[in-house]
Amino acid sequence: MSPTLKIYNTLTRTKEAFTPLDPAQVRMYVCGPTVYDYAHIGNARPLIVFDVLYRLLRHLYGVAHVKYVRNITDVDDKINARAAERGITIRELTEETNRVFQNDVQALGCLAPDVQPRATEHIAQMIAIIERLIASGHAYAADGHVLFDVPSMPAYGQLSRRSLEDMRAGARVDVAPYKRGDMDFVLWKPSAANEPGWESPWGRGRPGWHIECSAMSWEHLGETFDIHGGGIDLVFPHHENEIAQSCCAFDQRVMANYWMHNGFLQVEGEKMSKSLGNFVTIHELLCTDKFGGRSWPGEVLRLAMLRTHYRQPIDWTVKALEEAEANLLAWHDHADFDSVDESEELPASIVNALCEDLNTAEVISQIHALNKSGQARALKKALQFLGVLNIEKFSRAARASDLQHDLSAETKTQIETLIADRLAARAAKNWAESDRIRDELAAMGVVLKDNKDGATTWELKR
RNA sequence: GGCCUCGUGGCGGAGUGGCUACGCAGAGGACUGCAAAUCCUUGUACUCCGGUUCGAAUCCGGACGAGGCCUCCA
Repeated sequence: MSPTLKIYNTLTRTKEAFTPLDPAQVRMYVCGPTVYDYAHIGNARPLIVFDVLYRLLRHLYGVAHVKYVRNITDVDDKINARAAERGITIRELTEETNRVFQNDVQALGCLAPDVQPRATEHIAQMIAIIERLIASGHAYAADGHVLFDVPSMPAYGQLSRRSLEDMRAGARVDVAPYKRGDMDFVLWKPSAANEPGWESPWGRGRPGWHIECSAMSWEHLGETFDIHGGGIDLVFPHHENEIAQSCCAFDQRVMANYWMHNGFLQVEGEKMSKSLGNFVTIHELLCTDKFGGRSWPGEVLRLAMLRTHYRQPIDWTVKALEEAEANLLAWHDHADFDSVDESEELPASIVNALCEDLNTAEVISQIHALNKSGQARALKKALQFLGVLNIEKFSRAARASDLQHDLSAETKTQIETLIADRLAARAAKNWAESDRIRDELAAMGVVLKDNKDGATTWELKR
């Protein structure tokens, strides 16, 4: 008997038992990247968090009974600006950025979503939604634009819990003259000749920011679905406006039943920003030594991310990555990689922890417990499930050969000769000579281990 | 100004009314010629002030502090 999944719902600000609309097809939508630049480490958080949720849902409801949609937004004014700046076409920019993004998420151990729809392939659905909104009196065309009429929706502001009055009081932006209400937002806008555009009933134009998610979730998940996820900064205005568009277009009370939002990320105690120089992309962490003077395996980034509950703010530090790596190394030393018993159950302690609103910190604690109590097969299963198992990289044998791989044959011979000399000295109980050789090797970065069986193994110190 | 989070031991980080996780670092021990690695044991905490309660880190009120959103930034 599976435990009940409980998730914190931003809509109600409480932890609720999860009940899918259709257990035969649990449906989840997560806001994906706008492909104008490489994804940064803050972008990695929702990717990892909702991947864990996807894995859990598949475990609870069956692999064939979960549909996970994560979009690619490939039409946006930031894209246009960046392409112009770099002197390449929009298509070149979005293709290149998407390619890197796909490599990044894979390295982070994320399963591919069931569908990764692209905004540019859903223009027809966007137009259809806009037409419905106009027909039902929730939108109006003005000056080449189509705008959503916010006051036409009494429930507007439900998700972010702000009233129209509050927002007006805090407004500090100029209101475009063609807007009826100052909170009305753009569904469609006209494109100049040099801007990407599509023919529409309102002339050649392009979609506003929020409409693509309403269109893609509708196409792939239906008018209403179970879970909608994203970063907490998307609550307002993005998700609030998605709700307005979808609920009014389809005359539904809700767009998604459960809204989940991950907390923000800081880098070494400071907000990540280009001006502070602490802006770091996933690609840089994986492939360069920009952060902490070395590159980091995706599994380390993933585990470091999961140490903190997804709704808490997280401070991204070198120390946290080092600790995550130390944990992974220790676990891989003890996991039973040879077990091929697929019937091995995922330990209940892991499932139970995840069912408590994705308590991944508790999961990690339970993995430590499995490790300590010597449950090597359950340990492997848990690591695999969490997406941090990498035998080729973290197993003891792999590490030794990997680190030695770069050395010249000459150096290797030298090291082995010294070790043999030391073994001879030890056999003769010449401790002074033995320690001298060990120090000499240490100076070369070689760490010796005299194992119980009398053999001496060595590793390179990082 | 409005709305919303959050304040736990040296550090990271769970926990939502009684039983004081877990990891890293530290300390002690085992093993070792000595080490390293490994294993075992272990100390230290709930921002402050009121209130509710037999009992509060956990609930309520207030203060102070930190962060986020209200500007197409996850």
